[in-house]
Amino acid sequence: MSVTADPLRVWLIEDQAAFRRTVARALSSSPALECTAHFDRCETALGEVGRMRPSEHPQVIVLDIGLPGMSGIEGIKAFKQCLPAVQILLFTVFEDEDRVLQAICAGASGYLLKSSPLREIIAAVQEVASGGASIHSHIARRVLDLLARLGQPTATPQYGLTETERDILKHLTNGSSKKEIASARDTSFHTVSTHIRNIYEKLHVHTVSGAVSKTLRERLL
Amino acid sequence: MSVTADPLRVWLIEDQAAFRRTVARALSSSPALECTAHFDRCETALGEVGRMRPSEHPQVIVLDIGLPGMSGIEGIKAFKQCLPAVQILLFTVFEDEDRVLQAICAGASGYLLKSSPLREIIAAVQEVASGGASIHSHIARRVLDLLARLGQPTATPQYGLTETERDILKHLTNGSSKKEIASARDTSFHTVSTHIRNIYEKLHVHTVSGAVSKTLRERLL
DNA sequence: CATCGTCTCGCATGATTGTGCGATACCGCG
DNA sequence: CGCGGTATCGCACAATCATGCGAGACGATG
Repeated sequence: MSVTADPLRVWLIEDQAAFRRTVARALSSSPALECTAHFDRCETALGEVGRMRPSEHPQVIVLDIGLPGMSGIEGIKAFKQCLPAVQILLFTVFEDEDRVLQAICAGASGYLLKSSPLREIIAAVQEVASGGASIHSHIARRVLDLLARLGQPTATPQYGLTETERDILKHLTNGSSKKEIASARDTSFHTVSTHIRNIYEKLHVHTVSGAVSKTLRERLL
Repeated sequence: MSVTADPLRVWLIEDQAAFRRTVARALSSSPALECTAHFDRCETALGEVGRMRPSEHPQVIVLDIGLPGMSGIEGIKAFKQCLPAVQILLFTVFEDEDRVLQAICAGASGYLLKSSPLREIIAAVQEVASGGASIHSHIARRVLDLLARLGQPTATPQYGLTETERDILKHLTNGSSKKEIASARDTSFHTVSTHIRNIYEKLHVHTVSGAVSKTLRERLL
């Protein structure tokens, strides 16, 4: 690879101004990269895309997943639409696995911890630009598990859900209320309530909609 | 984490005898690992599983993907069946992406190049045992792309849903409450309530779970 | 037999929903 | 200029839900 190649054009979208400037400077400090613009929200960046020549379009976008206004997930889809060749790197804090998974399904090519050392961030941008992916190993694992489940419809018990819990979950995904479930299973309302409570804990959600959503998205039943 | 914890029991399955012994020795050289057995083919290893106490079962299997007899892919399925908790690391040469993808769909948790330094192999085993995954970035990228393709559905039936309604539905499928949606959209709680009410009518449901379920099942978004 | 996980049931309270019944305002269209 | 569709906002009340706390019964497992 030539050392005189044009540097990669990178955009950074991150709402915390101080942090954004730090990272932008770090990116540009690498001779192989140039942070040609940075924004505090997707909307601004998307508006800018239309105003510039294609030769100025970014090749990589580093995108905070937790932005005000348009979410990172929607942002990915929007960018992918107007810049089909762009590579998108997520920028996020730890413990946000579900959103990261959704983002990956939306087309992100990598995942970066905000707490990463700057040199790792630079390395990740280059990795992604060269056709690789940059993912934290625990996220990678969840991606693999998800894929394994999609690849093999074989019902694998997930999240340690009990038979009873799965049955109740099934009712929930049909839109039933606790009361209806109790009568369908011929048990007490309180019992159903307890089971749902345990389901919430195992699935890390705290609403019916969250449980239903996770169940259907991850093919838990 | 204790330094006196029992070492991880690792099996190695690889048909090239010299290389197998080298790697086995390297694995056991780490105090955290112990290569308790190594085989030249899956069949032998599978037979051994039945003959031993569960406490001697391996926690991680490092498996060559290109084996004589039973293929690595079949091997993964067989091991996963008789040792549900086992973690499987693929061991392979470069340029074998398609088979690696198949293997991942079969349940492998990681991927290792035979040309990797021994210290990386040890690290990968530990990574996988602790719930992570170990994947080369180019494989990771193909996995991500595959997932993105699966995640992107097709043209869909609508129910005459408005743009606003679809947006609110999206929030609902993320498990958000009305209050959260209102603040995310920067509007009144009552407005959100009204929209949801209209969504219910259009989708013929009367609970959040019903709406979420219908949305995800029929790929409404 | 002691412990653990599961299923069962209960109560109480505050938060959230579902729904009926309004109202104002903007916009496109005939 | 009316009219329909959409988006906005409001109130009120019953139903439902989320969650903390507690507890008895049963089977499996060590």
